[in-house]
Amino acid sequence: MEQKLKKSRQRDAIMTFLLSRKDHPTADTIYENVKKEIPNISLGTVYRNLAQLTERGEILKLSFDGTSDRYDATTKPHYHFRCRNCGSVCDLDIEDDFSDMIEVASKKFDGFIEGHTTFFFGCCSHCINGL
Amino acid sequence: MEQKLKKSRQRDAIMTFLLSRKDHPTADTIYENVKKEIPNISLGTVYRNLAQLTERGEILKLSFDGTSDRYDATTKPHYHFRCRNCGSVCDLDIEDDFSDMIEVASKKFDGFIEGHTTFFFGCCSHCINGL
DNA sequence: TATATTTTTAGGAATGATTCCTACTATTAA
DNA sequence: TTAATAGTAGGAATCATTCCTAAAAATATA
Repeated sequence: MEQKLKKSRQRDAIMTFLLSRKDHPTADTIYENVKKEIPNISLGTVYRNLAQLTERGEILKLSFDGTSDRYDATTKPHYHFRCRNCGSVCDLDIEDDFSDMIEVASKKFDGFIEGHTTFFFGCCSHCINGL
Repeated sequence: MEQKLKKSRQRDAIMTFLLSRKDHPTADTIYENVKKEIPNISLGTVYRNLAQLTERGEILKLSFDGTSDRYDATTKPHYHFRCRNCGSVCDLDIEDDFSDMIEVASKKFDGFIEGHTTFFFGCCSHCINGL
């Protein structure tokens, strides 16, 4: 089912760029940056490769309400925070994996709960200081 | 700041329809159904009214990754489940409000965390039985 | 009640993110 | 060293949603 990928300069550049950033850029930001190295790369190529990498579990796709999806090269499960003021996204350093939520949620539910998606929101320190 | 709304047949019909459903329909589903009563209502009107009602806290807007937003006439805080197989969404009967997550998340974070968005996913009982 | 003011509407155009299409190119296999 | 396959650029298409505008409805006012 899962066939091996042919190597591609485009995919490598996307992955390298993503690994260099901690702010979980959008497809468009990735596109704009990778373009510096591969000027005629297309946005479709960026999306296709991000989808491929996501499917293989090599990166994570983060969906926040309304806004563009963001991509994260750190695949170890962790939680995210999004600033309501500036829209920035960052990782949270949380030990707890909140896995008991699933048990609690499953109690009075007759389907099967696999997992949950959680993200935190508020105001980042940068915005608190700047305003 | 918050001025009173003029009454409108369209908004009333949208609210009435939403109150009649427990499956948190999308704007398009609402549109298709309200059209039975008001044949020339426009989709823009549905969106505008849903946005207005959401802003006033009379309904909730639910955003799941990728898919269309859904609307919920039950404003009391509660959690949602989305079936990965059929895409259906339903309420979960959970006592716990998981408010301690915010404290845990705030510990090593230097911004201000207001809240979190959480939804559960898995396979609904209907799909488990049907497959 | 008649009229002025303000909101709301229908209908459709515009937007933004993302996906899809196609002929061409790079990579791997034989 | 050519055949087979996957990947690409570029742009069109899609989908959800928002925006625009002149006309209609609801409320306020005379």
